[in-house]
Amino acid sequence: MPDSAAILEKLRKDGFRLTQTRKAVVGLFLTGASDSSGPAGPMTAPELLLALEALGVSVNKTTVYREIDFLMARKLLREVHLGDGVRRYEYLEGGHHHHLVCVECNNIECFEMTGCLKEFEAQITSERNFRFIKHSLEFFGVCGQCTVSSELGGSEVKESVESTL
Amino acid sequence: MPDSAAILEKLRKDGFRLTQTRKAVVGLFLTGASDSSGPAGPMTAPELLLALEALGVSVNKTTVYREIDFLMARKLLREVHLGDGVRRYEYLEGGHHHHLVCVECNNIECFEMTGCLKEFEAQITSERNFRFIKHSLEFFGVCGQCTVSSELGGSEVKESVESTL
DNA sequence: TTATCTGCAAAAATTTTGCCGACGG
DNA sequence: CCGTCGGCAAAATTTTTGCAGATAA
Repeated sequence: MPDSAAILEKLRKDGFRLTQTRKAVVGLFLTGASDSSGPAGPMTAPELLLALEALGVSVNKTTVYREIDFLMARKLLREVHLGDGVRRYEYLEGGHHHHLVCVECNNIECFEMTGCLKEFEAQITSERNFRFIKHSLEFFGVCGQCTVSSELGGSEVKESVESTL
Repeated sequence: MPDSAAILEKLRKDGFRLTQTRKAVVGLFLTGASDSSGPAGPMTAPELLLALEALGVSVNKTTVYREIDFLMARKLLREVHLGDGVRRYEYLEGGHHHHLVCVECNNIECFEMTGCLKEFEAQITSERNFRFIKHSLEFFGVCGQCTVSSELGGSEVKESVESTL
């Protein structure tokens, strides 16, 4: 996990301002709410707005969208799609990873997977000259925790993330 | 490619109505605009509305959303995310496939890929009891056609699909 | 000082809901 | 005839834009 300060410093060197909002947003995406509470995973724009308010940083929704655009343009964030058609964003951790989404508790874990996708891409590239830029891969299912809970008392069925089979 | 008629017949047997709109929507998702023109790939709700109008079927946007919901509930459609945060839908061809998206010409190809993902899922399941329900995998890049065009005169740069690295 | 950033208001785009009338089977 | 379906209007969400004022460096 890179340092939030390092990222901010780089931005400052590139001539951008280190406003309260920007520092808070970078902090939230890097480490979750620094005073605990908040989520560290992918967030929607409205969620980010709430997280900022919870942190005591009062901002306008317009600013939130603009800050997301700004960080996306600097490739510090990436958009994540978790099957429900809602745009989420997360810190693009230098590298590349995928998600394991529990459709019961909505917990999201990140992991890496290199081998077979690269091989596939190499094959398609040589076959038909397709230049790969990026890919997205997300898995959906029920985590061990939730499986156990539902085997016990499990009555409350949570909203399940639809689509993207 | 299953027959549009077979799907409609199944719906009718299950007690649903075969309205003009429904027939047209199923037709569009299965074969693209039957009189050529239209796209056969994933469509957004507004795009579906336009396609229907182009086909001479005049419908309200509400109806389009409801018809998509209906077909999603019957698992005839699935939601597709192509990295731009827009919800698209496509016919769930009995089976499962992935997409190869050209960010230049926006052409979308479908393909299957079984092996390595299944292996990965089996491994995670045995390691931590995660029950996999589904996954989504999309590749983004520049197709052979577009690479050639841009090597020649290529001046017009098209909007590129952002995010989801 | 000055370019970056912010808030506000307004609009655009997407999606959902309720109600009543229309229509398929 | 009955229950499904469709249209219309209105609202809720999410996202974008213009402009004028505030601020970091």
